[in-house]
Amino acid sequence: MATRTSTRSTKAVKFVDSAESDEDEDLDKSSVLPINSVSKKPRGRPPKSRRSQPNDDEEWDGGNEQIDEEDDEIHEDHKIDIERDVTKTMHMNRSTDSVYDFGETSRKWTKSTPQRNNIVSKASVSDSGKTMEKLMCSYCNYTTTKKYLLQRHLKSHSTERPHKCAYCDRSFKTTIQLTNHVNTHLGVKPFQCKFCAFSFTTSGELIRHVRYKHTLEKPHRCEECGYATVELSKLRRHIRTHTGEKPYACPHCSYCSPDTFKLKRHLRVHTGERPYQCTICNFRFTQSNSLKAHMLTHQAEKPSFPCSYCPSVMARKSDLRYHVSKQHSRQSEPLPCNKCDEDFPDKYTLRMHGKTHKGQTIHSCTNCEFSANTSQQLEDHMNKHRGTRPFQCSECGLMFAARADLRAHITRTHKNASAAIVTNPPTIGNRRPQRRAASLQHRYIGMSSGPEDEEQQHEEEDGYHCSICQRQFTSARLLDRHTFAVHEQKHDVYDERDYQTNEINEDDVHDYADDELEEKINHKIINKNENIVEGMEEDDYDEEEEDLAPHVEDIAEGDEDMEQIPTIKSVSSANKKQIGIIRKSDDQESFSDKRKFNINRTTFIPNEDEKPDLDVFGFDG
DNA sequence: AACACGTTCGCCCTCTGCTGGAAACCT
DNA sequence: AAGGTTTCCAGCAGAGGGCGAACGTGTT
Ligand SMILES: [Zn+2]
Ligand SMILES: [Zn+2]
Ligand SMILES: [Zn+2]
Ligand SMILES: [Zn+2]
Ligand SMILES: [Zn+2]
Repeated sequence: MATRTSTRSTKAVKFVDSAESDEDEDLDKSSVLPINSVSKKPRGRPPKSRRSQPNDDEEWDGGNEQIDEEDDEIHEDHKIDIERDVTKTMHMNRSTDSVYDFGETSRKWTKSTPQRNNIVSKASVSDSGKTMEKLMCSYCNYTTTKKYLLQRHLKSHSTERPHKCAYCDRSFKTTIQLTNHVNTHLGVKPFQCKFCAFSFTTSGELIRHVRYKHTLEKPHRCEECGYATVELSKLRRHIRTHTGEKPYACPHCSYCSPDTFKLKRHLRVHTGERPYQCTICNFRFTQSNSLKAHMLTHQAEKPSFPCSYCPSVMARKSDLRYHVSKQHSRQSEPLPCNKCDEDFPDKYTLRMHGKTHKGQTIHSCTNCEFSANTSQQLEDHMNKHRGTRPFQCSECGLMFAARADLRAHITRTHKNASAAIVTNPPTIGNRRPQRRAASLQHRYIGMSSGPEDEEQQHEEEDGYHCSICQRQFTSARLLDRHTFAVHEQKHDVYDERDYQTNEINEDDVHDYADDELEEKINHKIINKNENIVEGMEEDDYDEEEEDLAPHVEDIAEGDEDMEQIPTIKSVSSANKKQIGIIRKSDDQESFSDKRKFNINRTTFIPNEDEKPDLDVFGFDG
């Protein structure tokens, strides 16, 4: 029996029985997901009635076929005669396996047991003193005083679908349902949003749209953290983040997902499916955002996250955070210089100091302040300025600017192969000719099920594991970064400028980030960011969070939308976080209407229409 | 019957942030 | 030249937004 340990889902709660089994072969076939076919189903509710599932959103419908088939068979045998149900007291001695006997497993019925065997006509006295009949459904606990309502209600227990679609083979219980359905065939969308150009097939869709996009009314609120949402299903999904409930188990590994979307996405690591392809280099990705991030590597203008303490510029927020923690956080022990007896509080200042000890070097670069001990080193360095990569790996074709790097590549990547250094005539402009994406492709050749499959690494005894969350890592460096990223949000950052002996004139403080701005930034974008920041309360500034918003946004050249007042949608996520749109579990207020309005003030032009009014959905009788 | 509207199931998308590992850089 | 460190990038999971469609029920 394979003992599978998951490094990622330690708190996974499995609700799928089959997932408890260690033998994949023994999995209940009805709950096994088809590995290669994540079938595309028609949207909307399926034609057949089905049992309730434990969750309401992102339902995984694999494995329900059986149930549905059973239902159908039984339905054939037990058609309800609605007319008789209503007009007479009915005595149907239905067997316990009747299709109507779905109460016990269905959420809907768990609270009270419906009256089964008859339609009860209770005498009750109405306000007017007139005796009214209280009619009860014999299949559920529905009651009404109106006969026609009960009659209509009984349709919900029936399988009769007299209204057939002329365009497909579906049929419906009511004409309204049919009409709506036919409209989907015809593209008729009678419900037009009065705030925008969208229109919808049903009124419900319009109402929901208006709440999402225009009134921002969110009727469903999490009592635990204040998160609010338009749809109940979204609240239910959200609550799983508190409970840790993960009902959807991967049949191929120990991963468990809280919803079907993540499971479906996860399954790609087993199927090897890569639906997102780069149009420039043809490399494929499993997730859309991986492609999006990749496209930046083809782009000349990349988002930049400049460090506020030194001239370094990172391409990613998390890298900047790591950089700051590594380079600028005060060490527990001062770092001594090994050439003199000075010591320094952080790595960066030590390194800068180290440069002052540099002796005379003969070979210095004319383009920058680099200097080398040998002419060959300088020659390799110059390749960087020229953009040439003369050193090619004979094994995989990867090209390098410096022979040392190729050598390192060979020892790292082709340990056992007989790779050799090939020196190519210098080629110009070959910036990172086949890094990453292209060069990674060979890793998957012949691996039917992708990289993750072989894993379940026999956790080396000498692995590095986090003392806080127990997670294992393959190197000290990765553990280090993990600790910074996950467990140490705050650092004691050493800012050299704070310790200069001379009095510092505010204006003299050099903000490296500003250099970046001056050089690269489109003023429109800056203004946009500034606007948002202006909307913040003083207190909202988190010192540690410094400047984590990218200074160059990933916006196509000549984007016409730039002149517009940014909408919530166009606020970068980093900024959203700063102004509190994104959930903060410790800040209930961020969801209050007051707060919401603050957001509107800085990102939206508030107007009267913001307030939900009675006619907001535009139904005019 | 038509309307209004809440509910439910389902699909897909984006944004975010951490991780693994290789290239690039530095000493 | 070699080895260590930093940066870069793909991989991938968490969380939430938005919509399509059907169903059910009270009201008109
Ligand atoms: Zn149809
Ligand atoms: Zn919550
Ligand atoms: Zn899996
Ligand atoms: Zn590409
Ligand atoms: Zn140079």
